[in-house]
Formats: sequence, structure tokens, C-alpha cells
Amino acid sequence: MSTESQIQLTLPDGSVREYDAGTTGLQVAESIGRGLAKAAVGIELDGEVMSLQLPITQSAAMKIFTRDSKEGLQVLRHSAAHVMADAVKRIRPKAKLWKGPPVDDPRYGFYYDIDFGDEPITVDDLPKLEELMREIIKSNVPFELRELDRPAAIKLMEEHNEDYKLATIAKIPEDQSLTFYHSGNFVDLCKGPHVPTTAKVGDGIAVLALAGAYFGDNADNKMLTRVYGHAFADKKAMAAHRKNLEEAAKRDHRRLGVDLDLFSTMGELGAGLILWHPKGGFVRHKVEEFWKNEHLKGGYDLVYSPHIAKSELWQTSGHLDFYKESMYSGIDIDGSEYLLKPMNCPFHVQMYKTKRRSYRELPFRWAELGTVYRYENQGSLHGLLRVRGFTQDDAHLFLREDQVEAEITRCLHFVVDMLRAFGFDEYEMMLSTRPDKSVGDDASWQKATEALRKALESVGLGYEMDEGGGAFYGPKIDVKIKDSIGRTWQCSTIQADFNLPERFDMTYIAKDGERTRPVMVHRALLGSLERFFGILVEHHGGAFPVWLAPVQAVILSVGERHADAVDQMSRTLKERLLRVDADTNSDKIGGKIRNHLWQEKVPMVAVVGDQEFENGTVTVRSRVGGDLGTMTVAEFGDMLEKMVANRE
RNA sequence: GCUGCUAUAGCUCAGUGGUAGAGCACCUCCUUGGUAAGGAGGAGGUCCUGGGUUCGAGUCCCAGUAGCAGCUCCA
Repeated sequence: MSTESQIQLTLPDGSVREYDAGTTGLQVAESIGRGLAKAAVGIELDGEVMSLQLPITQSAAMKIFTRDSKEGLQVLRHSAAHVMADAVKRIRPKAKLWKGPPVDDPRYGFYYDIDFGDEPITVDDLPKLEELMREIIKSNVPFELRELDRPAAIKLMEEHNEDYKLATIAKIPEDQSLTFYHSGNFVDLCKGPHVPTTAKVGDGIAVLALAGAYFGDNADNKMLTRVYGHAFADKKAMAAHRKNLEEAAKRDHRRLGVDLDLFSTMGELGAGLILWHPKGGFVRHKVEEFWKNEHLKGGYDLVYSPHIAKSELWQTSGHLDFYKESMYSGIDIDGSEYLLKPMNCPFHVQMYKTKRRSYRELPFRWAELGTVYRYENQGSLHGLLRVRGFTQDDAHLFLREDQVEAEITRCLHFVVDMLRAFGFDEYEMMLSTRPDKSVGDDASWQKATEALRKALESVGLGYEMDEGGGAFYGPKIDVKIKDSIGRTWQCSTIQADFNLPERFDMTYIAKDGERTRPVMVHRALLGSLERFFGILVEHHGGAFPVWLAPVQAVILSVGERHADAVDQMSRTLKERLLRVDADTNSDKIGGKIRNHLWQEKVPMVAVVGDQEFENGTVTVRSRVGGDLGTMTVAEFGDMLEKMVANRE
């Protein structure tokens, strides 16, 4: 590290500027332009984000972040967290701070975990907190960085009674510096970066919610109070964010489940158990029908298995050892204990074992829409997305080693095609590798992981690694889809399994006549029908495409004299297996259109008045396409059929 | 499971310890009309369940159940 008196800063456009060493980022921004200085909240030097107000001592590649950039918002939100903690300490001086980072969450920009001791905070305090934040922001005190030696740092935190910060200091290696950011009387152990002064946090802030969070994110520890807030570049951006959330709430599958009469849950049944109403049930039927047909086309066989089995089966499979706490307790039948199935695999394995298998027969591809039951913590249940009884679109492949790579690649293409058929083009893919606690030899893990990787590369979509995130029995690919507010949920999965073939001593007779262990792959394309349906509802905002819609069209009578014709028309179309209802109520036509097209989210309505009555035609209006003009009933039927065929 | 909050009509929600409310939806009648709410009337309640305090509980307290937000977990 050399000390220079002049430093050279290379800007993103490639231009190089020279400054005195010790010039601050803010001064650099000012030298470039007043507007930039005003909007700037942080800088990056050689890839490291840093506070704007700190002196720059060395030549570097430099970027200046404005308050609306991704990195700038991080700095802004982190600073807002400090301001919020400052506000908290003003109304609860005894509160002890733990940590307050910015977060990448669709609804919250930052939080602060705080131990309120015997003076808890309530939601009624949140407006007061926000008001105090605005005062602190207005007071425009600078964020100042101070580096302290260990004894001084400990002394400072002792003075402030910050037990958790003292614990943090104890964990920081001796050779690492201890930095604090002061803003007025508030001080926090913190690496930064922060905006130069509190005023820079701006007016796009909100204190939003309270929740519990374990100290150290560990369920064995004490629970602290997490205060959530958000911060945007300005008021306008905050307003836009709130508007987005409102729009997202309208797409919430739990809301739409009630409004559109798709499904329900009820206390009398028990938590996490779903009632599929006729309309939701119909969409599920269409999903299942499509799914089954695609599997038959793809060389799969459909199989079925029971919902319960003797505990010995689960003992052999390993589920009783590894997942007992997720399984429902036993049912006594003739003195034997039976358990509800949490997975379908042991059944398929047993099916495999009913006879001697030859290498000539492989691969087997056995698919089942298998309903399983798993205990999930009450607090994790969430509409259709996390439930206790659900139907997996499961399949198990039993393969020779030489078939693994090709079959896995085939599976992944199947995943992508299936998701695309339902309108999903955006998802996250993860490749999860061997965890610490696992079975199987290194070579097998290596091979299977490579097969999965090659499959991912063959579909040409990006993926992330989750090192050590695999199942204990093998590596896997997971596909996650976003819900209406941007939370991701695992749907598709492809998993290699070295455990079950071993445990159940599965074999086939290889070409050389030797008993050989098959490779087993578990895969689900949709994940569970419940979860997938929930996300499907949110994806379409409840407005299903024609091929899935429980009601595809409603024919509306303008006046009383058109009622019989409308009934007749809907009957004609129903005979063509189109899902077309008649509305001959005495409401006005505008009201009927509003009801069906906009409230029930039916894709099409067809109006019949005097003119149509005379000619045997309908005037069609589509939810998405607007006025489609007048056509004969037969033509309307053709149009709907064509849309179904194209899966529109 | 943990922290906090919530539970009143089908839905959204008011309701101060003293006779249960509104809007929408529903039913009936009037209206027969032309592309996002025509009018009038009516019916609809175990105020989640159980216990407690009180002369009296939808309201206050406790427990359970269920839901919401987050944490933990998620084969």
C-alpha cells in the first residue's frame, strides 16, 4: 500500500480524473456535477462500496451510486435502519440493539432486531417511530465513522448497555478493526457504508411492521422483536411501492380463492387441509388431464399407490429415522401400526421389487399424482402454498447408470415445457450438492451432480449453486416460482437417490448376468397440485386462460325476449364440451358484463339482443381482447375450441 | 414450534360493560334494457369454542381452535 499525494480515479465511462489524496467521494461527485452530488449516496472503489463522506486515499476505479440505484438504495436503507434504531432508543431507552441490515425483500427495505426487555413495543408505536425518524432526518446530523481499539469499543458499548453489540465484538477477530457510525447521540457498531448526513435518507421512508425473530437466526435462542421499515429514493417511489403491494394483494390466491369460489380451508377440518370447490376442482382437473397426457406421450406409465402403509415400510425406507417428526402418528390395524404416507417413493420401489428386472426393461418411468401428508409447523402454513395434505405430481425413474444423464436432461426439458404450457417463463433454478449428513459414495455423488449440471446447461437457462443443499440421499435441481408479492416457492424438483435402491436392495440383471443396483431419480414437475394451483391463480390474477377457465364464456340476454335463444345457444355450445353459461337475469347488460367479465373473470362474454336474435349470432367481448365483433354461435364455438387447442 | 396481531352476516368491516349494525352479495317485486353497478322491499347472527370476572360480556381476563405477518423448519 503506497501513500500518494495525488490519486487517479477511473470513472465507469473510462475517463480518469485526478484529485488530492484525501478528497471525499462527495467532493468528487461535486466536482463532476451539482445534481450528481445531490443524488449521490455512496461510492464504490475497486468493487467495494464505501461511504461518500470518507476520504479517498488511493487511486482506484470509482463508481458513484445515486439514491435510486440498487447499491444506492442499500446504503440508503442501511442508513434508514440506523435512523429507525435511533428513534426506537428515544422511546425505549432500555432497548438493546442486535442487528439492522438492509434486506432484499419485496415488502421491506430494512429491519432492526431489538430486545425490548420488559418494555415491549406495539404496532401503536410505529407511527410515532416514523414521526421521530422524520425529525431525525430533518435535523440533518452527519453520519461519522470512528474506529476504536478494542477496550474503547467495549467501554463505549458498555456505556450504551448494548449487550448484543458486546457479543458481536467478542466474535470479531482480534486483528480486525472495530468501526462505529455516529449520528448525533446515536452510535452503532457498524462497517457502513452510510449516507453523509441523516437528511440524505430522505422522505421516502416508512416503519411498517413488527415480528419475532430469533437472536442469531437460531430457533434455540431467545426471540427478539424485528421492526421492519422501508426506504425509497423519494416519496413518489414509496407511493408507487404501496400501489404495487395493493395490486399484488388483489392477486393473492387466498383472496381470489374466496372471491372466485375456488377452494377453502376451515377450522373444523384442521389447519393446512384444502377443500377444492367445483371451480378450483375443474381447473385442477384440466391441469391433471394435461399432465397425464403429456406423461403418456413422454413414455411414462401411470401408477397408483395407497395412502397408508405399515411402519416397517417407513423403517426400511429410512423415513422413520430421518423424518419421523414430519409424519403423522400411527393407525392401528389388526395390531400393526400403519402410517400416513409422507412420500410416494417406497411404494414405487416395492412395485419395482415385485419381480426380477432385466437391464432390457429399463428405464422405468412411473408417474403418480400421489397425495401425501406431512406435519408442517402451524406457523408455516400459508394458503395453498404450504399445506399439510397435498398431491405431488410425482414420478420415479429407475435407470441403468448409462441412462442417467440422458434421462435427467429429458426430465429438465419436461419441467421447462410443462411450466411454459401453464404460462411460466420466469423461475429460479438451483443445483444443490452434497450436504454434510448424507449417504452414498463420493463417486456416485460426483457423477449424479455432473449429470444434473449437464442437464441444466443443456436447457441453456441460468442456475445458482446451493452447495451442501442437497437431500441426504442425493443431489438435486430445484425450480422456484414467484408468488404475487415476489416470494419464491419451490415447485419442480429433480433428485438423484442413492439411498432407497440400497435400503430396499433393488437390483436388475445386467447384460453380464450380474445383479446390479439401478439408479433412482425422483422428480416432480409442478411440485404439488395445491402449491402449483396457488401460484397459477396468482400468476393469472384469477383470470384463467380459456383452456383452463372453469367457465369459458357467458352468453348474456339483453332483454326478456332473448332469454330462450340464449339458453339454447349455451346448450348448443355445452354439447361441444365448451363451458358456456347463460345469463338471462333481468340485470342491465352493463351490470352483467361487469359481473362475468370483471368480477368472475370469465374470459369471454357474448351478448344477444334484437339484432343477434334475428340472425342467430352473438356479439363477443373478450376480457383481454375487448370487442371481437359479431359472429354465429358456431363460429363462436370454433373460436373457443381453437383457443383451447392452442392452450390460450 | 416461537414472537406479535386478529376472529361480529356469504364478503369487506363498524360497534363506548346495558335490546346486533352498514355496504356489497342473496331472495322477492318493479323495471326489458345495447357493453364496468336501474329501483323498492325482504331475509340472513352460536358476535370462533370453552372457562372466568361482573347485577349484566360481542366488548374485560385465561385457555383452546383457526387465520395474518415474520422467525425457525420444509424429504
